[in-house]
Amino acid sequence: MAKTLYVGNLPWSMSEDELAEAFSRHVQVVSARIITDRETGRSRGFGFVEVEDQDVEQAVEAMNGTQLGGRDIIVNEARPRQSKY
DNA sequence: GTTGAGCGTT
Repeated sequence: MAKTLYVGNLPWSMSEDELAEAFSRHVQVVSARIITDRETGRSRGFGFVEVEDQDVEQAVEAMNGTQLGGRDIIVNEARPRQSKY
């Protein structure tokens, strides 16, 4: 099983690959996604990282408030996007 | 060539 992590305060030039690589140094990253603007396609400055349920705490403790791409990022467990059943 | 708190597309 995996849980989703909210990653905020990211630099505009941050990519999914860089985000996944930064997290994969500490925990196993299932998937990483940078939220881009639907109209312009530019980065919104935040994204989501999916990690194993057992590694959520480790990922937050290891990456939250740390410098990434020149900015101190915000890492927290993401809210449920939508329960579609 | 820009911006800066936030929670994502079927």
